[in-house]
Amino acid sequence: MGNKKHNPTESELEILQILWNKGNATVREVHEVLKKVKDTGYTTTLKIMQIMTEKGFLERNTANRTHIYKPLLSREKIQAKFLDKMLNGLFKGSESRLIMGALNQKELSPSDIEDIKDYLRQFEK
Amino acid sequence: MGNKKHNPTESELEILQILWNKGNATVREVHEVLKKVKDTGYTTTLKIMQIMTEKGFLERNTANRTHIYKPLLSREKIQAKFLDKMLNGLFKGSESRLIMGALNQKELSPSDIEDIKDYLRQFEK
DNA sequence: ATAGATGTACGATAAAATTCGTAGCAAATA
DNA sequence: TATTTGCTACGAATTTTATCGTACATCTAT
Repeated sequence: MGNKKHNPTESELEILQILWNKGNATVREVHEVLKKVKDTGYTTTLKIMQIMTEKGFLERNTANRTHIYKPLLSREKIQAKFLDKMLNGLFKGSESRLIMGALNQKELSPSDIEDIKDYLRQFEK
Repeated sequence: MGNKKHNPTESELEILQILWNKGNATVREVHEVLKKVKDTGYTTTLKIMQIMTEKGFLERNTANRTHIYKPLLSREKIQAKFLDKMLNGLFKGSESRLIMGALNQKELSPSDIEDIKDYLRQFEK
């Protein structure tokens, strides 16, 4: 079973994110979310999800007429891969800049800030 | 001048990174760096850089036989785009997890940590 | 001058990704 | 039961990326 290879494409990533949020879903459900943000046809979404299944990115239950898909790639693994790419490519050698960029983009709650400060302490020794 | 559209692909991003580091460079110079990490031919690199120029990602000086390329996309803009994608997609609603992931991947110097802590203070209260 | 290196241009091909129409079936409903 | 609706399968066309070979021009030594 040759999988292993490629990472998800942009379109596949969008679908994965929907599936991660829902846990599992039908093509229709995914497509309903997707089309709000992207002008695309139902069969396109279907096809991509079928291909993702072939690639081993998704698994589906075909017991019923309406198939139910669920992600086989974990959000955490993919997150880590992206993070790695950013740190070793785009942000190479400036982790703190990445972090500050992230801090800047979103409003952090006080508890987020506390979490991060706690977390930082472990690096201080 | 139809540009505006697509973002750089993976391969294009690799080339951009080299150009960002060098400021500007010839195809040969880019290719020398690239081939250390990727098995690819000279004319492939050439072609991609030519296409990037068409797309408006690069600019080149053709005054001399050996053209000199320089990036038109700023590293910062692209960084911001990626960051945005991560925060609004992959890491949606968990900025602090992204930050912790980043903290975890690389060893931070004490001064990095101080910088971040200073930076955090502005968000308090 | 001739040969070899080094450059760009360009076309062709291959390999992915994306998109969608249409067929055929099953289920719901009028 | 007949019709409409909702699914999947599949094939095909398109578009985008990635690779390279080859032609041709220009340098650089011999």
